[in-house]
Amino acid sequence: MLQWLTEKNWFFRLSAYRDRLERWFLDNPDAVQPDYRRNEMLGFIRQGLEDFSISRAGATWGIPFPIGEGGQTAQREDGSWDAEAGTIYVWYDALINYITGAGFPDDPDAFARWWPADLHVIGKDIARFHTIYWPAMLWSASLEAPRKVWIHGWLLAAGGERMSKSRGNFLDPHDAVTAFGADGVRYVTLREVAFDRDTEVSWDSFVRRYNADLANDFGNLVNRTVSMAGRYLGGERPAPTDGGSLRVAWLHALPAYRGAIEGCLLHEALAALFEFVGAANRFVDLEKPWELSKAVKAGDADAADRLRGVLGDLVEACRLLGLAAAPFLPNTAPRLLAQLGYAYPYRPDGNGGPAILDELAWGAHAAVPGTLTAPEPLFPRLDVEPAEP
RNA sequence: GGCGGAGUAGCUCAGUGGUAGAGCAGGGGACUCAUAAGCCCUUGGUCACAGGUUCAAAUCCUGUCUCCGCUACCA
Repeated sequence: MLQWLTEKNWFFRLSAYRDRLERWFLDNPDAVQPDYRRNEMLGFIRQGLEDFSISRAGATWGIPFPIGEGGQTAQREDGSWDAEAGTIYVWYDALINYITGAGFPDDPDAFARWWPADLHVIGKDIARFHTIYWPAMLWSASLEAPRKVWIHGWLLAAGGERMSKSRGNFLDPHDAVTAFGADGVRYVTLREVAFDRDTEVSWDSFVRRYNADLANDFGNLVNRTVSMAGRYLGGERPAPTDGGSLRVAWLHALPAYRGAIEGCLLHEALAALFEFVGAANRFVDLEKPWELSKAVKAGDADAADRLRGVLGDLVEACRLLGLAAAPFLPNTAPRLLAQLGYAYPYRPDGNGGPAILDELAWGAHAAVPGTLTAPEPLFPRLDVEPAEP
């Protein structure tokens, strides 16, 4: 049953910003990304922009609109608000929450530091608000638009269908966290899903990805490294060498990782990191520390040096991986570093501590002595696939 | 209706003119430090379909089918 309503609303003059928005898109090709999303928004701008309502009348809830009909404040002398002015449309108020959270207008220093943001990351369903409405609103307040807005896609169910409760084809985040852990969910989601578009996912694809990457490759690499260093060297942390093949592999992996991060292609960033995991695992099988250890016991002095160098390189590889992967595996990173005898240098929220690129230099702490702990699996393998929720 | 994207190995995808690729899954092998993980080798595809251009097409052009995104209109 449709019911026609007539109500008094305030409008934002979006139409006045058409040309400036189009110019902004054209002059700043990176401001809205990926490209095809940018093109969609540009198309919307070019077909013409209409003013849109920013207040609601007669709402029984909501934040009071601050301006009265005559343009004066809608707040009465007793502090109450004139209900006739209406309430603020939530999407208009949302931007106000953003900027006041960043310090506007009472903390100009904080606001100068945090605004405009280097990067807004949003879902594709709210692209128009963040890339058209909000920039125009910000300009109308003499503020700057974000430097870059990245629009990510959705996780789709089998067959490319949108997940929905009514269809029953959704993956329950709580079940996923129970099975994979919070870090595991972060990993499989950001590795399995292309961050610039929609991707089909399934419970099985997550389990396969978790087992193959986190349990078998990464977790096992750390485990075998810590285990061998403890067994062969008594737990004293071996220093990395300066001329090994693992170092060379890292010098290739780090720029690839960094470039993908800066391009917001998080799945490619993780792929670059895990290519290095593979290199480290192959390094183990190539150098065969267990054979070196036997040679050491047989009195081979050269083998002793070699063994320390090989395990030192592997420990260093694990340190670098733990730190580089920390944004994706924030709970695991400190546990990994602890097994290597290193203190995790960042706060739980990721802030504080030294510049990450300094920490990600090969051999950054080569001269620091330390003691490894007993190995403890970071990502237990899921042998039996949990029942699909 | 307009604009745009996609259709390549069982799965997820890369590959924009020069003899089809990766990861995972599957199969085999040699090892043994390790979470029966890791390493090595390997099976597997008329590149949606039909035409065309070219010495040569997954790649360029035309048409068709299917799916998806943005947007509009009809009512």
